[in-house]
Amino acid sequence: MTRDHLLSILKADVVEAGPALLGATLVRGNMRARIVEVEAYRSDDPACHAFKGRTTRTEVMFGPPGFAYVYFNYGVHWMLNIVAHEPGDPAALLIRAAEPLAGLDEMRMNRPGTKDQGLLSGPGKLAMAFGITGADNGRNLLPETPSGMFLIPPDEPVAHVRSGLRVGIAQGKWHEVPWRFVDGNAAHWLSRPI
DNA sequence: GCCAGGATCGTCT
DNA sequence: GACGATCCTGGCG
Repeated sequence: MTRDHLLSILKADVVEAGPALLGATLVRGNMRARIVEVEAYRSDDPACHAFKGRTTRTEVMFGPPGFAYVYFNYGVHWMLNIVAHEPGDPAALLIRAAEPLAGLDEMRMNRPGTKDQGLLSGPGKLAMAFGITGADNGRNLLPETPSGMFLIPPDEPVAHVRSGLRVGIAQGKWHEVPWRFVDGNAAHWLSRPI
């Protein structure tokens, strides 16, 4: 049921799926966090890794929705994306920030020396706090497995969605499209103001 | 408080 | 061989 709800969100165009995914809960073990910031990427978008076509790296994005696309960035950070659209039509939502709800102790262990406000306030930070690595690439995030990582759909749609320019996108790569979506009532937990 | 710079490596040209 | 869907630190004020 929750699985169907998530699928219906993720099968829509990512530009609509992005706002709809806000408020969903990311779960891993005892850790829970409410997603408050995402960015949309799709195949007609030069900033999307799959824009140039199917490669080993982007393979997961060409698969079914609800799977994790995890990649390594700047030689330093892992990034968690949720695959969207039907198979063969690559798209993904980059999870950029979340509000910690439970399992804070484990998050703090994974990110020592950080104030709680900074635990999940950026895609690299969120991945580190949740222990997400390349080993998680291609995982199905729909089944609620006790030991694994999965998503719970939002109880209700986020009331005040705000949108803005995506972060770190160069000129000529559709940097002007407002495909960064945040919960307008969660300013405290964002990676940066919008 | 702000900003410049470095870390570090997989992926694609 | 260049370049990132980033984060943190240190210098300066």
